[in-house]
Amino acid sequence: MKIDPKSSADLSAQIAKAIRDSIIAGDLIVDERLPSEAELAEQFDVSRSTVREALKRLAAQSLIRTQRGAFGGAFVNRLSYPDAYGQQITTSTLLLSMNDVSFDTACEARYALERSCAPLSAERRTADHLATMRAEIFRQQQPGLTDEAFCASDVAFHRALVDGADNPVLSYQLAGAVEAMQPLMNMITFTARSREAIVALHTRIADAIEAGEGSDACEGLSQLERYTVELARSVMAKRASREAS
Amino acid sequence: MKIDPKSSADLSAQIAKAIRDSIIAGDLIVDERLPSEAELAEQFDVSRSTVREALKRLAAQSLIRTQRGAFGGAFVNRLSYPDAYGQQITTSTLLLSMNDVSFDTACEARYALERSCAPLSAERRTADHLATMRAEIFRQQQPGLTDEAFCASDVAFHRALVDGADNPVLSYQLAGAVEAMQPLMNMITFTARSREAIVALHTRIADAIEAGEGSDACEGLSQLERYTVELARSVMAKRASREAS
DNA sequence: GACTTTTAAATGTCTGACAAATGAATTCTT
DNA sequence: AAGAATTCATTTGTCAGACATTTAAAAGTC
Repeated sequence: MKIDPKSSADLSAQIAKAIRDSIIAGDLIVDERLPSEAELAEQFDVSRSTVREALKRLAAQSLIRTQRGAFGGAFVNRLSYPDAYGQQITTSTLLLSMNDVSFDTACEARYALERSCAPLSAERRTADHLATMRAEIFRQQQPGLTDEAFCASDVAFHRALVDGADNPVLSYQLAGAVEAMQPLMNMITFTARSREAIVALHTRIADAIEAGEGSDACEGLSQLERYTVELARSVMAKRASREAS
Repeated sequence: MKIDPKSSADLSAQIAKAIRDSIIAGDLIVDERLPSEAELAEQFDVSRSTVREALKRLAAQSLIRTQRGAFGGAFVNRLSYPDAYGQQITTSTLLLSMNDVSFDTACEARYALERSCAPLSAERRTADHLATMRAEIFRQQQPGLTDEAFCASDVAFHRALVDGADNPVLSYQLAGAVEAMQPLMNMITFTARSREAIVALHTRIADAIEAGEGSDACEGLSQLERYTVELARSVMAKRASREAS
């Protein structure tokens, strides 16, 4: 594990990269303890503060965890699904919010990905997944529900659909796509009529999943996508005309 | 922007979280300059080193960039697609390598996601995307190609297919799924016969994309998935029997 | 043997210093 | 006066050393 003394990059960034590469290459395995900060400082011939900055970089990516006290130190972290979910969601959310991605583009991506889960979910979903979907549909019909709560329930519904595919890698990939859409969805005001339409489509999708009809579920998702895009468009138009007046 | 003095978490982690939340909430906008390290240290009532560790955490997530010199400082970074790709790939690769995800599971996720792009790609792909796909198929037929180069070409082929959908959000999501599979794919030895079969399927997929037949491309991808899983299984079996002897 | 105390090792934090970079302001040159 | 060179202030990058805090092992005590 060496760093290039000629490089112009920050030492802490170089050290972080060296350690990160070792982890990715498998030279450092999960739960292995890194040398102490003092030892690393000596190895890389830098000060302890520089080593610490490098370690904080790795900690930010959940690549290591640290523990204080004797026999503590920095340990290679097993990247858990929840950790990966979290980073995926943060990255996706920022990507959407900072790059003026259009609602249509984000929506298209989300529903395309979700359709890829539908056939698997129709085949494998457990009673639990189905029950969650039904429960969220029920919740969505409650009159007092705020728009935010409606959106959150929407996410939970789709989440159950995705998780029904029983493929953790798919669930992880989809987490970003579905959750990152929520801020965009929250900008929409859901009228009683639009909620009714969405609930009807959700019901249709849940029915298809229950019946094991993947292609039917896909069709329902496509209709939901079209309806959502339409809804967003009319909300934007209304907002624009209100601002013009 | 405040931190909780009662929290047991590291100060630098708390400060990083506070700033990160401000960025996500939009209180700090792209290219906005953060206060200098000395000012932040005063604001949060901590030392400069602690602030620096917090900033390094944010830099590791590409949330900020720093510039030295007068009028330098830390600036909120626009999370670019390449940055997001990179993080996505790192995270996905580690997730797969550290959690003994089975080849079948990863493969299923990858091809399910890819099939979600196929119909869009069949509709929208440019001549460029198609040319890339054809060129990679040609490359895959060269006899001297190493297994690694074959895999890399495979990734490039699928990448072109995905990019043909002309949806950057989809491309970003898929980057992780496709690239993270490469280490797993690299474990497979490709015989002349298996390469031939893969090239035939790639050709079929490219033909379908060229003809605008999305469902045909999906069918080709499904066959490719089945073939890949089969191939991996036989390679593993062969390896197991060799080790037993 | 069970409980308490000590101790050593490690990370977390602080202070103060200097190096290096960088753009603005200033001074010098022509 | 215009342009070039220099100075200067500001900010990040790095270093050294100190102390606080946490933690588990080791030693001591009953």
